[in-house]
Amino acid sequence: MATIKDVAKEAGLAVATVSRVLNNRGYISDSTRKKVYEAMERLNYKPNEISRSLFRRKSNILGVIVPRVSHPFFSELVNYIEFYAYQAGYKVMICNSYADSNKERDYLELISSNQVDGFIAAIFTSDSVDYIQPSMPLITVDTRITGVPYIASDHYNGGVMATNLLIESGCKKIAHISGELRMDTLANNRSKAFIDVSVQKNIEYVIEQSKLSTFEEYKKVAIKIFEEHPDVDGIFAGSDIVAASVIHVAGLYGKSIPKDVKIVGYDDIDMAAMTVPTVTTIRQNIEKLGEIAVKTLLDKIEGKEITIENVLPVSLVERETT
Amino acid sequence: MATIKDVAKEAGLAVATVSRVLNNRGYISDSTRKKVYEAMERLNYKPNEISRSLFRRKSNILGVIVPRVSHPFFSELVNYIEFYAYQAGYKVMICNSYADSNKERDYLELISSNQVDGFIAAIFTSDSVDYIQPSMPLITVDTRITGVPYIASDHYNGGVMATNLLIESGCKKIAHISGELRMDTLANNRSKAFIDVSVQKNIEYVIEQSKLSTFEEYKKVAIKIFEEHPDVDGIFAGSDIVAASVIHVAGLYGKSIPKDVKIVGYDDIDMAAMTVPTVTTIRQNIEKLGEIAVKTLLDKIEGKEITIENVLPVSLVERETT
DNA sequence: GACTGTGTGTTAACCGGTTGACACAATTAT
DNA sequence: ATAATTGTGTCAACCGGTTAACACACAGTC
Repeated sequence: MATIKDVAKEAGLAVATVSRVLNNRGYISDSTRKKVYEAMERLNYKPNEISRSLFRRKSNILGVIVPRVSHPFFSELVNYIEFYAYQAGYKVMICNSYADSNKERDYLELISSNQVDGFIAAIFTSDSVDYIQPSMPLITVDTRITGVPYIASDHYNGGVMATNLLIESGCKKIAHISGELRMDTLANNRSKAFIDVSVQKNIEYVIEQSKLSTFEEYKKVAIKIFEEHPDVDGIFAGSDIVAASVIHVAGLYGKSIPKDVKIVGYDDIDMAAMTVPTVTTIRQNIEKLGEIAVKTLLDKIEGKEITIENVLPVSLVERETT
Repeated sequence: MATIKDVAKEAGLAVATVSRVLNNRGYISDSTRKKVYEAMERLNYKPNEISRSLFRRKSNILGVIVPRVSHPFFSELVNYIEFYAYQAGYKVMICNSYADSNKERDYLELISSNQVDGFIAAIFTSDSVDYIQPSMPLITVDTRITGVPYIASDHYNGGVMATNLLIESGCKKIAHISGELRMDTLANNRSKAFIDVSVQKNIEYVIEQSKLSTFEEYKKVAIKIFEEHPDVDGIFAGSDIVAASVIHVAGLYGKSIPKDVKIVGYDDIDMAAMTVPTVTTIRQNIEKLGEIAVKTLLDKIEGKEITIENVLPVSLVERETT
């Protein structure tokens, strides 16, 4: 690997001059600028970014922590985060936490060890929450920690829209498959809304909890509902994947969708349009979520003033399950 | 941020001693080891990894280049890559290339600039292929470049199994929705196999190409087949997502699955089990792919002998579309 | 002729670690 | 008593860049 010294020698110039060219500072004549570029070309020189990072105390790497990237919602989020980070000259490092607090901690410490300039983090175990301080260059997704900026969709409103749609479509008894309600995540606001609207409109309802899991596990939860509450005629699924599992289970019980049972999903991941029937769902603007997450984090890193709460609107996408 | 000097001062020891403790070398008494750890604790010291990287000429970061992480196959691959990389003490940086050669190049140059120790890269534009040299710490997925190690599923065999299944199930005219065949990727071997088997068994067949795209685009391709070849009774979809689009389009044309038309997908991503009907597919062992990719890359980085060709078996997963 | 702006070189310090060489002391083994 | 082992310190060099300070040369301006 050629170093800046090699380039200086090759170009017949001083190291400082080469560095000036590289960093566009001070006075440089066109002729020496050209000499430097030609020498770099000949030696195939690329500045050692590690060394630059050391000096600048900045790696230009952003970290992203998600439960797992293979989950469609998170993979899309990560996708957009990389997109916007790249535009701003940052790379992105990923972490599947698997909700393991040790792994979350391990990655969060990359901030202290200067490997990353900041984190965008989705879902935290309480251990990690304790570790996080408002001064850290970090923003969360769907998690509210005092003093730490976050981004989230307007899940409460999403829950309201979903529940209202079921009720307005004539459902008499509605069910909701939620996430783990003991976790204090903003995503659970959709479940709060479900309850609030149900109570307010005086409609019979049931809730089943399920942690972030697999399709087969979700099916079990759906089966439980169909077994214990055969009269349920509307289901607000906590995610589109859950909705897909409900579609399957409804088939098992010979229920026709949307005639016998109506279903509303959540997220509007690509898959929502791929099932048969296609799922009516609450759309999160994942691209915008990613964009704002990156922008807010970079602002925080640069010490700018930032808004702590970033709540994005959701929208109803009506398809065939209602 | 505390530095190693601060720790040394706090512990009343020399910097070299602290460094010895940190790196487990030379003789260290239990008492000083303890002093160092306590001082680190008090100062909340984390060694600056950038600095270590500089000295060691090693960042312990692996890069992954995929067309886009939001694609289910790649998100699962990335998921497992991160899993195995973490176990080996490496972090992973991601790149969505969007098949843009400039972006691919940009990331590949992180190797020269020492930001990453190596790359696992899926799909390359020809520009990138020209840039790559066998000496680079890089392995490809589904792409064969002379001298560069690669991993891939046994796509030819996958194509054989899929095609045979359709034929053995009684299909008289089969269609295949392939990727871009002008690209010389190993994934296209499934299409070669489709043709070979069709010719060999003397069965009528058609092929439609489609680049890596969206569900809606795939539907158009499927529609083209149903319009131009209404007598097709078996379809080998190039991926599970394509299979899902075929299911939709079959519905549009009033064809019953698997009675009127049988479908075989490819990949066995989670979604294959979520559609109605569930899709029979050729399963790629994505976890193994990720594991071997990481292992091979690390071996290459460490200068060990490695096998250039890593072809993993695929398997047939029969579900409801056949 | 003094002043200002432009262009380049030299030198040294710094970012935050790691390492080898060497010195010296205290134990322990032979 | 001597040698070997263990434990720690000092010092300097190094990884590959960046930067500030200062010196010097040359051009153009007033």
